[in-house]
Amino acid sequence: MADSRAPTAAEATDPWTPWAAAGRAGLLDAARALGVPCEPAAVEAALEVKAVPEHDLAFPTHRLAAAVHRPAPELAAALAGAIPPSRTLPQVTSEGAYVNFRVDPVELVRSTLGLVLARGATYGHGPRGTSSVCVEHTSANPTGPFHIGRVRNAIIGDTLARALRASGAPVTTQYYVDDMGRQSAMITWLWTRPEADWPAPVREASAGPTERGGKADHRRGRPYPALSAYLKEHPETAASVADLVRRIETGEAPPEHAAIAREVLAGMLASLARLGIAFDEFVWESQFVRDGAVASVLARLRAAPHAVEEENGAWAIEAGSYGLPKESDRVVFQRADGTSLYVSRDVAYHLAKLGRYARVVDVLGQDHRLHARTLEALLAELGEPRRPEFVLYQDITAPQGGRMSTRGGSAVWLDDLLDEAVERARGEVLQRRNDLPPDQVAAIAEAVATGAVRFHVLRVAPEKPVKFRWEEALSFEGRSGPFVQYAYARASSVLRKGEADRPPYPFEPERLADPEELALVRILSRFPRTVAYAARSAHVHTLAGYAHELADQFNRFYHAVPVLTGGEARASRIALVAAYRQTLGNALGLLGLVPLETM
RNA sequence: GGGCGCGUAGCCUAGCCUGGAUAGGGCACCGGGUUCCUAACCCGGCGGUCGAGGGUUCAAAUCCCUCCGCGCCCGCCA
Repeated sequence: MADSRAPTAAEATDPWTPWAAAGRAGLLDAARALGVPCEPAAVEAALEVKAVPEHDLAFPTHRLAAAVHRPAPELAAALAGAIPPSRTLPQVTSEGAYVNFRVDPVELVRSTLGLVLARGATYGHGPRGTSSVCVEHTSANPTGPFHIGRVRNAIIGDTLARALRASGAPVTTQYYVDDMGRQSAMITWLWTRPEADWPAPVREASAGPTERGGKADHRRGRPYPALSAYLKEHPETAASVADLVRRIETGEAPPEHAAIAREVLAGMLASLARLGIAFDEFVWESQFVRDGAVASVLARLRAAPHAVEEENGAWAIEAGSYGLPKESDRVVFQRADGTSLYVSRDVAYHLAKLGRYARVVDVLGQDHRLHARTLEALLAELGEPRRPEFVLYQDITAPQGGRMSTRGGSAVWLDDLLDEAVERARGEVLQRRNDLPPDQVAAIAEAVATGAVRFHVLRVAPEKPVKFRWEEALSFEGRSGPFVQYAYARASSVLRKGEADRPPYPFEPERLADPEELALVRILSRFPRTVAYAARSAHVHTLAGYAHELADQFNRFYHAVPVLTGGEARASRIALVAAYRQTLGNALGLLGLVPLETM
């Protein structure tokens, strides 16, 4: 009697919930009637929501058949025969070893479109939860412009935060700003003295006109590679920088230090803002030194079970038991001079996060894998039972292979990529449209360009290694951001011309019976499951795949079925287009792509 | 050397967690489509020993083992 259950919160968000419940109930009843022992959990796990016309729900009977020593096809046929067709699931058949259910397409259309149009911008979102999540991502040192190798972190992290929010969790995004290390000290070391006093090679490398109107990340970061190279050859200068590092840790940093870091960071954030990426909070590493948290961590670690003092006064944890590589069976957490290391400060940061949030997620390049393990080992050593969750991605490598390096000239600046993308996008717009004012052309070009870049990063699973190639990153066709945005703009145009660009959208579900219409509805119906999976698994690339699949099917529908000249079906088709545009718009929102009304 | 990740058509990629029906897409290439809601589109074709081998299973791209190739990491750096 699945039909008479009270709807749950999930039912109000996922159109498939009632059907899946009915399918499970039917299978369990049939198994009982046939005397086949069958665990509800087993049915729940095996029953698949396929949402394809041939079998909306499918149940493979192989496992069950093996348990009762009967041939699977025979069991499938028996089960299918024992499940009476209902209004909810009017067709139950067996095919080979499968029991297949088909839903009434009219009901599928009715409930899906009804749900999408009723929920609007929240279609696909889960029930509001209270379990807070902190997502830390990007966290690049404020020492110069973003390059492409790093931007994958920001795009994945931002999208994950969006997906988690949609799933119902209260999310806080954090950017951890490293203002304590040698790298930010180098920038301060340079910019707190007159350029005339800079080492000659560094001065020469920074000569010439200021780039990008003096954008701080480019201006302040320009001498960085030259200084880095210079320090390798000149120990006396390196010692001077090292002295600055120590002064920063002991709170004697020059007053300009924080201001310079802030200025560079602002430049970097301006680039990210073009991609729709912003942060709720910035956490400065120095804060944990200032407020005593680091000192407390060091003291607790020195008293920890596996703490050892080295001959020269440094302190370490014997970490062999934590599964770390044999070579690093000791994790040094305090230098001989008593100062802290990055990982110790990171422990203080993570203790603060774990105290404040139910879930702590860190988006990290896989080159930080060992650091993550070390961090876990130190948390364990402190008796902290909770752990952050790590989302690891592979760095994007240079076109000729190898890591993108600022020094080797193989780095591609994010700003250059975006500018090039905008230039190409403008060309594409002007090729098709001569009726738009320049500012609208510019706005479309910017949205298309940033959409292309975001989608290009998001279409691939994070653990996959990616080589940066201009032609691929700037693709506007096929499986791309602009393809999806275009399919949104088309729907917008239809609704505009139909003078139906606002609700309500009355529809008669039985009028939407074309295979292309039903295929579109089926994809719409899967959106809530897709969002939930992306948030749960952190596999945000599945959202990109979904958006492309949805847009692709809309294009097929669009070519096959006239909407505005649809006669009796016109209103219902307009409703379908509206539901589609709503869903795709919601998906674009999760992906961080700008939905364009026209392009 | 050890650890982690990756290997699917000429190129890129989904599916791998949780084994299940004919391995889905895209680019490129070939052939079609616009008196009709935007052709950044659609339709058709071409192209696959799922790195190799073994194992588990009624069933393996998916799980296990071995090997090969590529990338990253193995600091009292961050």
